[in-house]
Amino acid sequence: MKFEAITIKDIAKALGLSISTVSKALHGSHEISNETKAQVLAYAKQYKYKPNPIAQSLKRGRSKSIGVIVCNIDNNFFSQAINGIESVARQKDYNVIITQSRESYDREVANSEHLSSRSVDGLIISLSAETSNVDHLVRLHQKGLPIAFFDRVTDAIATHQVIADNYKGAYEATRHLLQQGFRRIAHITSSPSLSITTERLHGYRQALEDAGMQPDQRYIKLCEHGGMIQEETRQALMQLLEMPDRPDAIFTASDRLSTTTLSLLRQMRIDIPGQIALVGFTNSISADIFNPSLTAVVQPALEMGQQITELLIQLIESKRPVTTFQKRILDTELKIRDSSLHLPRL
Amino acid sequence: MKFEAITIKDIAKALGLSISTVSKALHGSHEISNETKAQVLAYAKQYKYKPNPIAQSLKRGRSKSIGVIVCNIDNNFFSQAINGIESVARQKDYNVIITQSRESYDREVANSEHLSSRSVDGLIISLSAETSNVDHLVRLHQKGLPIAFFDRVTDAIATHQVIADNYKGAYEATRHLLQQGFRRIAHITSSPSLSITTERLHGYRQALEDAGMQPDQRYIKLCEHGGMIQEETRQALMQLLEMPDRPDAIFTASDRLSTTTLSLLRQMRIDIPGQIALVGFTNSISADIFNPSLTAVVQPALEMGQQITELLIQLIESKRPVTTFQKRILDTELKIRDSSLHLPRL
DNA sequence: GTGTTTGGCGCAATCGTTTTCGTAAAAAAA
DNA sequence: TTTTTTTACGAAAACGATTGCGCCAAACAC
Repeated sequence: MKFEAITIKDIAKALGLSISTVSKALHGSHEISNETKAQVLAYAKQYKYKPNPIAQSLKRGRSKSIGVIVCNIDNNFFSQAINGIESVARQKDYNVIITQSRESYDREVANSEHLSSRSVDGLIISLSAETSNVDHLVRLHQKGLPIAFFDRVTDAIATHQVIADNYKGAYEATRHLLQQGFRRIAHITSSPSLSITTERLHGYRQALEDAGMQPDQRYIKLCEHGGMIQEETRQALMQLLEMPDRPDAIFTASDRLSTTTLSLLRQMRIDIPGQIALVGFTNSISADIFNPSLTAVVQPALEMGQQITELLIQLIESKRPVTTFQKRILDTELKIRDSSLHLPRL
Repeated sequence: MKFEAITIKDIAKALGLSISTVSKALHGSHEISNETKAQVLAYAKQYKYKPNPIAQSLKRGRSKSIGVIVCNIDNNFFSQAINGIESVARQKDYNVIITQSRESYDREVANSEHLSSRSVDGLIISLSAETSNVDHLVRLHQKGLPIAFFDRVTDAIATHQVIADNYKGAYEATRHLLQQGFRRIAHITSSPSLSITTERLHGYRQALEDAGMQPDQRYIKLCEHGGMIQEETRQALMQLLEMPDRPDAIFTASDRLSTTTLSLLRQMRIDIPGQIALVGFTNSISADIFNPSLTAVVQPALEMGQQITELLIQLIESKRPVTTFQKRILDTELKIRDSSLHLPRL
């Protein structure tokens, strides 16, 4: 079964013209008389001629498609970002091919190679939690493939980046907990190799220090798999809960960590925020119907997707090699809800 | 900036062979001596030769990619389904191009035409809420483009379908509410043109009738935009709440309607399930941390995505025209949580 | 009337691959 | 030795579109 479309050759035959004449007519070349142009255009319109993009890609050496690698699409942050990517790409007539690394280094490598061999014109990437080495991307980049990073970025490749203000987001979240009167504030975060981890960790630490407190390493839990493995998150949480001076608040550093932590605490029948308060990075559209509603650091995911796509397309379409790169840092928003309220002591 | 890869021609030149010999060697043709094959293969491996998929597509007339049109990806049902689609597609070496209709008929038409002109080999579709006419798809199908439907299907095109057992899911949800002692059970659902709407409505009605009750049209609210427009859902809900014999339970028919309804009820400070119980179709991974945790009809989204992709690829790769089609109906699961508990009257 | 310009179009190469067909040399059969 | 078969390879067309170049005829200049 296959899909037969009308080609330039069909038009040429039907009108008794040569293939090149038709092609030029369709492109409005001055070499072709208005008469012939009109004739060709009319015929093309009538039979709904659409140039075969595959043939065009082959000829032009560009496929008008961009590849995207994120860890996961069933996560509101990334699905919103993808909405942004798609909207800009479509508007500029690029196709988007989405792939998921599921936080696995191996899948990220496989996807990047697969996409580049599928001749995407460029790549948009948010690194996987397992990725600490970006040689696979360096290779592609050196061969001339435009790459742009968002969210989880690396400085090992000189290119555009779009991130949220992770430092400030984390700082504000932590300061908010401090202002609410919490003192033993734990932080559950992802793999230390991720840019977002270090930035958020930094914001968290700085807020504590600015409040005259000494960040305590025991209160910081790293989850290498970024919440993809629930057991890992559970253990991190258990370690916190079993401490003699157990935290009175937790700041979680990602969407999945936030929902997983909330879910686990509820399963353990731990009252939030009564026994432990919770603030998390999350773009979940349901954060206000969680139990309790979840105080969240919200990233401008849609805008991030839009901007990184614009930057990538600039890179792709640039005639001359680009040598100066942008690092855009977009503002986050702290949405205060019930999970971080300091209840009066009973 | 462009990405230069090694071609078959480069290999030919380097080894002093002809292009066709190299091609045949790479394909293991019997026409080529083992010696030459080994030489070519070694060279190809060393220089990481990858056939240019665009050239292959042009030659073969197939692009090894499939298009997907869903209303939305930031919705756990669809993102899970896409996970299923991707996993099967990737395993069979197909690319997946995902697009969103956002419940708009116009965008669905535009996307389907764009995808077909981008020479996808086939299309997987879940219809938009606004779509009542599928002529745009009929046209493509008649031209020979393989199409397969999941979730929101149509019988206007003879092809494979994969759906959840919407009738049974709705029946069980309604029966559950009845068993809990609720009597005035309302139903908020999507556009009546959608298959899922009629099937779920049917299950809802039948459950009431089997309990000796007469379905009351006033308790059934249709949202043409399937929850994409919050105001529409709000009005439907308000109409229910303002009825003299206001419902004591609501059964919502889709992911977005469920979360929106829950959110609205909470904003109005209506106690769930005390004043109104709630059961919804949803695949939200956070349903158990909602407030209250949400009793849900869960669809096997991943499996649905996998199965429809297998069926589509069968269609694409079939040598002879396929004349018998499958309609697979997968089981749903009712997850009972707090939102539907009948509390003792105070 | 000869020479030059220009308008309008077609030829053919090209992108990278696949595939049919032809052919030279080597091997086998006569 | 001659004929046939086999082996191993190359030439070329094709997929659909783009584009530089060449060509013919009409229009113009002189």
